[in-house]
Amino acid sequence: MVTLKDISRDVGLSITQVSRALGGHTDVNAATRERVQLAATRLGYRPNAIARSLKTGRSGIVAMIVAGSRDPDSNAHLFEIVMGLSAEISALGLQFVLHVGQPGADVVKLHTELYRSGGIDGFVIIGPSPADQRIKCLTDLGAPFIVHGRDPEQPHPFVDIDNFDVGRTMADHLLSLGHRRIAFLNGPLSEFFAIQRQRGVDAAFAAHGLSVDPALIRSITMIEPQGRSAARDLLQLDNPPTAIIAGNTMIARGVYHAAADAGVSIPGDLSVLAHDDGLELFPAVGFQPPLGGTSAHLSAAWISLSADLKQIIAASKTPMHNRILDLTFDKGSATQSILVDRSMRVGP
Amino acid sequence: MVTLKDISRDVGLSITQVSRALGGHTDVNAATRERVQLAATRLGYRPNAIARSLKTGRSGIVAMIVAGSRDPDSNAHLFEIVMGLSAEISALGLQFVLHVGQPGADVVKLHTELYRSGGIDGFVIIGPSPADQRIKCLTDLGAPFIVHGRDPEQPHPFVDIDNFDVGRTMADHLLSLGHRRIAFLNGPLSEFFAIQRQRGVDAAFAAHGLSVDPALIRSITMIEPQGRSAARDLLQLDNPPTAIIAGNTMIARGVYHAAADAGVSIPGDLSVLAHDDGLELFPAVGFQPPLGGTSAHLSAAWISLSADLKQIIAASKTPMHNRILDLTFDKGSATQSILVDRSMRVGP
DNA sequence: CGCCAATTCCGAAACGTTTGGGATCGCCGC
DNA sequence: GCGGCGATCCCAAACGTTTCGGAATTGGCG
Repeated sequence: MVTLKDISRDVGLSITQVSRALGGHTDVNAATRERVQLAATRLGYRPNAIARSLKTGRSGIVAMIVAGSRDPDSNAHLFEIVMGLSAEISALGLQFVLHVGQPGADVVKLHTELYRSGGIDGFVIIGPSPADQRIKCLTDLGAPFIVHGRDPEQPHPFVDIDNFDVGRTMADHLLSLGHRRIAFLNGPLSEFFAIQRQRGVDAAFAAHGLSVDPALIRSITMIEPQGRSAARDLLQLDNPPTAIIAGNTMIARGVYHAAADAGVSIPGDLSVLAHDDGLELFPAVGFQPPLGGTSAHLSAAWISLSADLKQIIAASKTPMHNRILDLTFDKGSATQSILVDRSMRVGP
Repeated sequence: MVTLKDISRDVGLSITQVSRALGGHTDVNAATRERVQLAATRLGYRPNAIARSLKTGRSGIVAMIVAGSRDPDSNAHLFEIVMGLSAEISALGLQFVLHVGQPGADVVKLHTELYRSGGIDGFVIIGPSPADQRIKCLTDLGAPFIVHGRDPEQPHPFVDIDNFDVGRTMADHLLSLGHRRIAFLNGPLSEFFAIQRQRGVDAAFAAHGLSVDPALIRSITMIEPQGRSAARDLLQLDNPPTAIIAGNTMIARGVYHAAADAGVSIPGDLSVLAHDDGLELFPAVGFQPPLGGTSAHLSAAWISLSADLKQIIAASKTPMHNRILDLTFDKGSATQSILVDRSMRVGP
């Protein structure tokens, strides 16, 4: 291993001066700096990350801890998250450690021990839920962290979208088209984002002087098979929905399949909207008719998340740095006014 | 942060002795050790990983570097790998850093720089291909590493299955049933495992005095949609195959769908075998009729891989520690003798 | 009483880096 | 001639741990 000492010997300077030369300090002669840099590249010097960490107290490592699970479905989104996040964090010159706990491991304890053993500058937390203690734990520890999503009940740094608006916007659009029996294939209500979306849907109904039919609300794992079977159930009801809001595009894909299976035409018999996370690994392509709904790309979240976390780490005191990303709405071609729908069927 | 110094002050011993007490050395009084341990837990001491790393030269961190890619398909297996590997490595008390490079980044350079900057004890390499330089690079660096799969052209530590045998076994079984037009939906030939499987298939044909029809060999990304479209193509040939070997169960799923789409019955009109990686996130369930073929669980690979890597790191000189995991074969219920097939169709 | 060995302890150095507080030198202005 | 200043350099301490070599205390034994 090539160290500062090797360089200092080579160029005949003190270790101090070599360190300053490479570190870009001012009190070093331009010619000297040149000489040092040349020697450094010639010898193939790479600063020792560990020694630097010990001295500076920063390791440049951020961690994400996920609870191991024997249930494959619960990992549905994780790949997208892990890959996107890791890429952004790597791009910022930080290291990303992924810690997959044993099933049933105490996640709070893992965070605590990992932080207390030094070596981790900060954490990323995803999918906060009312029950979990991770945010409180890290706040108490004084550890830098950032949350994807948010816990509305306590202040903390986060990057999120307006999930209330997601539910409200899509429900409102369908209500305005005259739909009344609107189903909502929501994500797991154990997480805040799904709770907020449900509230948004409720609010849209309330604004129209209506209320949702609980029989049309489902909380499911957000993958295609689950969406398919939930949609099949809904379409077999005595009084089936005329519209379905899907929590994401994978669920929507299941809805399209279920509709095809049941001989239900979209948008003729059934209007569909979905929230689109802009997944790169499961792209929302091939929907016929083209799917509409709210949209916010997760990739944008990873970029913000990484940059903000880096900033939070740099600032010793945690700023309540949070960010709500833009949401767009496109009505797509998979919805139809329920009045137009009927008149057209009656017509020519 | 609680350090050894804090404990030493608390119990009135030297830092040395505290370190020895906690480290389980012999030259410390049993009563003293007790006192020290109590103080350590009372104060909430956690050894500083960075200081320890600096002194011992080991960080307990292993890394996997994957080339970023804009092509979602190329990441098909990665999730399974990342989650499985990370879980096993975490379970061994090591940290797993996942570095997702920018698309087009120089992967060899990333390995080199990461290793040279200290802080990484070893690497995991997956999917070796004839072109890539990673193994040579790490060997030259003297960095501990282990490969999932192998490069038959150079010695290195690895964990692998006998992919030649995968191809040979399945082809042989179908040939023995009388099949002659056997298609092979292989993985990407850029990787060694697929090359070996192809050689195995070729060998089985040769052993029967036959040779494969190149028109029935496809090299595809190993996911369902690709399998489905490849199978559709094959079934539309003037002289379609009577059997298909799928590189994994996701491809097989595509084959089942394509067969259903084409009105081809399994195993009546088409025999199917597949290699089963025992994926936990995409389990091979719901095949009707039950799918057969060779099988080797990836989860076993992660366990071996992690344990072996840990051992390689502990031993300063890299042992050529390699391991070939067991392969099982089950004929399943998706194959049929081609003679029986015809006689039954002609019969009652 | 003196010697040896076992037991238990500690000082100090080391890992490679960063950085605060000087040191040295030449030069200017008074 | 001298204080001061800017430019350039270096010593030494520090981060928290491990570990080598030795020191102090005790007990046994000749």
